Amino acid sequence: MKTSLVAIDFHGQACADCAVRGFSVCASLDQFEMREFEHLSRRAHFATCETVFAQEDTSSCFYNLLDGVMRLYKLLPDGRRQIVGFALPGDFVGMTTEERHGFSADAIGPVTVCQFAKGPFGRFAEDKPNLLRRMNELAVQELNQARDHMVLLGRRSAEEKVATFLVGWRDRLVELRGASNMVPLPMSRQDIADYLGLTIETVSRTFTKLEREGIIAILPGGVSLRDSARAEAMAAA
Amino acid sequence: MKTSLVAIDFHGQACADCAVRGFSVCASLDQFEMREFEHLSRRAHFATCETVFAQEDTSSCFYNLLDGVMRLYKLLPDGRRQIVGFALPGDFVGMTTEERHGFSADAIGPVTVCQFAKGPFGRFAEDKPNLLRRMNELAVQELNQARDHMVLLGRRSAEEKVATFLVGWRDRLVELRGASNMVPLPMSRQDIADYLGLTIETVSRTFTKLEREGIIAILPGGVSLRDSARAEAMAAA
DNA sequence: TGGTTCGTTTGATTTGAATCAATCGGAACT
DNA sequence: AGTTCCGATTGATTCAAATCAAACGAACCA
Repeated sequence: MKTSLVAIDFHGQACADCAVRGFSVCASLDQFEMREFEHLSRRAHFATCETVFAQEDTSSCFYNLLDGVMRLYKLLPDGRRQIVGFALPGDFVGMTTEERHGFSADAIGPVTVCQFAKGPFGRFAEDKPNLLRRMNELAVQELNQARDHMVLLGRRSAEEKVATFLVGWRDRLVELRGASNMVPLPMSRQDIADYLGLTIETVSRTFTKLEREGIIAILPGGVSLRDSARAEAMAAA
Repeated sequence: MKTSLVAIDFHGQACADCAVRGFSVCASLDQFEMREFEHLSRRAHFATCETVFAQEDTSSCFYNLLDGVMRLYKLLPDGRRQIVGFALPGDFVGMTTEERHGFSADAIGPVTVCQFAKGPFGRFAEDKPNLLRRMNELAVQELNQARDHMVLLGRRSAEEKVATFLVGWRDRLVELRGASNMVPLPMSRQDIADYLGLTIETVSRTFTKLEREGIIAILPGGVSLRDSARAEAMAAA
């Protein structure tokens, strides 16, 4: 078993034990395909605030987030920033046919990813309809999220934006870790502002307002959704 | 040849002659696959302002736009509208794995589409890596556009929004019909406003301002980009 | 213990775009 | 030619969020 262990160590992984195996792209692979797939991937770690890839980088790799949270964002030449999404474990990030990524990704807190070189991954996926269909499904899901976010950015008030964000973020965490109205917020107020198309001051004021109204309680490192029905109503309306 | 002609008439199409054959999803199909594909599709026509599908409709069909322009939009319960995109010939619209479309599409002016029932299309595509890869490519492209639009909605001023829209729309038309600084705008001011996250008044004022500054000339049914360099600078900055 | 830092909150003021309110102007009718 | 529409434009005013400006408070360190 020594060789096998060495191989596993070298690639730094064992798909069978992987935390996201059941619901990420790789869920579409059978055990034989997965064997081959294992050899294409490499685990990598990133420290808090480290950049995984930048907007202008040649897109040489895809990333499957295994642990931690990433912010995905675009910068305008003058420094204005729009966060286009937060990635959570299981999210497949950086999939593109373009030459360059077009957006940057960095770690919010320590992050573990499963990394694939674009070329070998492409060749592997080429003739695997299962995998291609799964990738499609994920792309379409992201596209739907993106469209929802456009509505938020273009047509909602600050209060609605913040409520929608909190409810949506909670729902994603619930899916991942099980039901709870405790909502950890690993990202900064500035991140939230840049995600919602607001300023940090407006986000802060809106948090305070929601707390005064008894909808949330602001806690160190997050919030608690005290009246999730009211928050959900704000998010829907 | 009579039978063949009848078949073609019944399905209302002949892929080989299709205007979008070269660059739409179907570009990935060889001539044999295309034969089979032909039998899955039906042409359909929609009059000005007719709805092709609505947000809450069960997504039973995909649509390949052959001619005309469509607006794709989401409505909030209170009637606020966000246009998430305009579709032009060659665009593949309504692709989703979800039960419902999630957005509405209607015709701006007369529209011709090539329509596929979800089930048969899915079965056809299932084991066709070429087609699946092409669908992926298109989904990823749309996702990139969606992210760009998020930046616009979240972080740009009214003037930048309008300039970006005009330059982007011109570029899409150039790709389709060849270079020209005449920019036909088949959509209403309200449509443009709902696309850019503005009001109709702000769009109108911004058009007037850009005209005063000599960047555009407002013409019936569109604008002319008089100083496209300056417009592009506004769009980039 | 006191000082520095940095993210966050709070307060005062400004402002860009929204809202409210006419008016304009071309197309389609009598 | 006159009337009705309806989308687009223009003007006056308001307002939500941005900007400018402190102050707070927890973490870290000297």
